Amino acid sequence: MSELTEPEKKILEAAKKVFELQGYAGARMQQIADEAGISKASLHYYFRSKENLFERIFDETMSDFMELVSTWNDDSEHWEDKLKSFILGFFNFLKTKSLLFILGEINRNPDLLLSRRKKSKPKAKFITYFENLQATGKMKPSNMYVVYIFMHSLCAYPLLNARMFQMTTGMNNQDYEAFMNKYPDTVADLLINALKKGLN
Amino acid sequence: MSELTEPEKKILEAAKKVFELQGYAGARMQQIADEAGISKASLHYYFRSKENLFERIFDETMSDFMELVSTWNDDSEHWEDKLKSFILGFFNFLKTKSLLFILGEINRNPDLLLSRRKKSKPKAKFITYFENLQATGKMKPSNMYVVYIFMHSLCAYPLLNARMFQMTTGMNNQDYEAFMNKYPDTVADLLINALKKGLN
DNA sequence: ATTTTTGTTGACCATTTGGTCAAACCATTT
DNA sequence: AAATGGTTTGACCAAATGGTCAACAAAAAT
Repeated sequence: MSELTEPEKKILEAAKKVFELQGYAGARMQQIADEAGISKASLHYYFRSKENLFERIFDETMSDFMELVSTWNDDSEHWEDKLKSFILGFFNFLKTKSLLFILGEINRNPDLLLSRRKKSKPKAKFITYFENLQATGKMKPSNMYVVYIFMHSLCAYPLLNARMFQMTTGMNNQDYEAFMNKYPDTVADLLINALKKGLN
Repeated sequence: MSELTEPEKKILEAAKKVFELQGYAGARMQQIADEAGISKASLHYYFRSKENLFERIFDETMSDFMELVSTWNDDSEHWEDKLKSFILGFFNFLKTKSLLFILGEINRNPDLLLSRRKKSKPKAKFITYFENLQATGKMKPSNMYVVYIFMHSLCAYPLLNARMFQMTTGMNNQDYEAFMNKYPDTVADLLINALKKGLN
């Protein structure tokens, strides 16, 4: 499975850290080497170029995102429970990923998405699930694209913008963390209520 | 009021463009000079350093954001109308600003917010307005911090993430634009319904 | 008209940065 | 112990980049 050698793993981990914090332009090969505990020459021995290393990190992060979109839990019976557990999982996933890195690089170079577009572009499973439910009259009709975007936005942006929200709300780190702990539940409740009412 | 000379304006406009697209690390003084139609030496004549120029752009953009938060329209009578028109204005404002730039630089250097913290930190007027309405029993109680974050998230993230949403929903530019035209209304409706029901 | 101030730029500089390479290092094989 | 092949690195390089400066041009002040 993982055909990566120990130094390769260390390098990729270090590169991820540096790229995600500094972006492509701001990242320094020396810094990545330091972080990985090796020399810059060794870094180039394992990964030909900065560009090469960046592609690995970017592609991996994008893959994780794309994979998440096609995740759907079939454990529970009611759509309310399904949606709620999906949102909780989605939010926790986002907490571990650096969205800002992806968004920033795509903004700087939109072509990064073009190469991805070839790959399978499955409609998010949770969209098809709800569309089906609505088609069979088991649920009020809603525009699921709106719901999709709402869910993403509500989960992602508070993580992206945490520092500014902290500042404008006057919360300290601890308060904000406590707040964010119950936040995904609030999001789920909002979306469930909206879906029950029908959203267009 | 505006004590900026013509070349200064041109430079700041050019710098804004370049910084917002490339970020601080990726921006090139030569590119800014080219964009402004002057030599790099002239650029340094007007603005001592890259750092200096960056601060101007960053501070100005931050100010605009902070100013917006304290905007509140007292034209209409009902809170529903007030909120709706605020959301529409907020969304249109965000469309003209580069959030990604701000978020990225704050992420890279959180101290950028510390210098700002000194300045007036007024509680968003729309929060105090609703808190007052709820305190006087004219409205069901809601956690206005949640509403505040929801509103920001729903307005900002679809703009930040437009390209990826386009990809995952399969919309082309035209479709997405049309979709985003009626989007703020949908956001307003959602939040109004949530407030009527009470959100916590 | 002459001086002074302000604006403009090509040429140049010091530093940084991605990348290379030959030499050294080390484990395994012969 | 000698040879082999993969690994590591200090020293080095070419290009890029932020910044300077002397010289020149244009405008303002005298």
